[in-house]
Amino acid sequence: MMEWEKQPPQQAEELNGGGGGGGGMFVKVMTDEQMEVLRKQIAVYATICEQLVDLHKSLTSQNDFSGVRLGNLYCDPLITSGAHKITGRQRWTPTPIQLQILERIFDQGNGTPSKQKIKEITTELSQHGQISETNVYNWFQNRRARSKRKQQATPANNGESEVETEAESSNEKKTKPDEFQNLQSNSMDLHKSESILPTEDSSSKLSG
Amino acid sequence: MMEWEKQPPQQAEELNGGGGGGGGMFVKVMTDEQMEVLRKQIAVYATICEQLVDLHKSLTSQNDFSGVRLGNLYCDPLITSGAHKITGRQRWTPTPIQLQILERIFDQGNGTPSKQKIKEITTELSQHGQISETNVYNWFQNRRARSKRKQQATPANNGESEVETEAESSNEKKTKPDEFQNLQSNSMDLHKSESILPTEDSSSKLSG
DNA sequence: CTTTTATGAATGAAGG
DNA sequence: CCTTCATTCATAAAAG
Repeated sequence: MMEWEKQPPQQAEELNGGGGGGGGMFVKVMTDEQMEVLRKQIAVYATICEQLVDLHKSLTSQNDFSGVRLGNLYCDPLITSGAHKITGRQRWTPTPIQLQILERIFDQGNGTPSKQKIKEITTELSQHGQISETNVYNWFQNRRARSKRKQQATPANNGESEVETEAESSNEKKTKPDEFQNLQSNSMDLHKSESILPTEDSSSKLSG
Repeated sequence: MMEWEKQPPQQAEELNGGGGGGGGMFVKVMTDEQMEVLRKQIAVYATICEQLVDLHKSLTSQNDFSGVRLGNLYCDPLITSGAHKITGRQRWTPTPIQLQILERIFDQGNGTPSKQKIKEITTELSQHGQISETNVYNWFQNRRARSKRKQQATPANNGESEVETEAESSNEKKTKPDEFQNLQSNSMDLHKSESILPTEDSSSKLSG
């Protein structure tokens, strides 16, 4: 039993830091050390990205990439140029920008997207890629349904214990993935990690 | 965005074991939402890095930028060392017993597994290993879809059932040449999200 | 260790 | 709105 827990010894290796308490088993919480590891990794990524972006801009000082869209992996010029309806992506895929806007709107007026609003949003998103009102409509419907399912699927709260874990009222997923779109922007603010990874200063705000 | 409270690593191990204790101290667990956010965040960084490194290599093939040398020294050491230790399990894997039960149920009521039925099945399978309703739901969905595809892929050479054109989608992806412009086109294939953040399957131990 | 496969999970779209 | 389907993505497991 517990086949899923049977991990190869390669992956089950102990961390170099000592484990922090030495529980011996994997729990769902992140210890300080794990948090630090995560933070370091993200910091590493941020550093790499900054350096590479800088280098990239230096190299491409003559070639402007602003006109190229990163998120457009499906409708890239390959298909539109010479391709002859080989595969044709039937399914709309929101670009990172569109997704960002959609999530923002979703966060604002939780649910109940008016038909008129749909039109506006569609027009707005049209500036960032091909999209239709149906897409927007479906997206909101799915988003809402998905959020609700997530709620009931993640009760994570323990029985009678009055868990005060999060005083969050909004359970819906507030994922705002910083899409790589900003890569081409000059405001390469790669320190987005602080939005999810609390530092020593920003921590302990809920402590009673 | 919610703030997390820093909690000593010693208390971390008590999270999973505890439960009904109405102590008053609450551990800081990462919810599925948070985990997903983190995972996506890092995946974004990884994607950026991958793209930029690729671009960088393409560009440096003609220009000597040895001075910069931000090619590969950064990623490996930290990532490979500390990443895998956090990763417990990323994907639910049904135990043979669970699989057997699932297949039996699938054979009985082909398709249309009601939500209520899902709960029952989940409870049933919980006796044989960790599992969640989502897992059961996905399993049935995949099972059904796969069966249907199997049939149309291998028509039991029955009667005049004409095998319609199988819209094979084997294209795109790496179709593009090494042109650096493809950097932003379809380099999304890289699966760097495996670095540290597991895909939480929202498994809870609520019973009854 | 690398590549391939099998399959769990995510998501856009359709039906009711 | 809620449920269901179809397609695609990502990853554990298997094959080499």
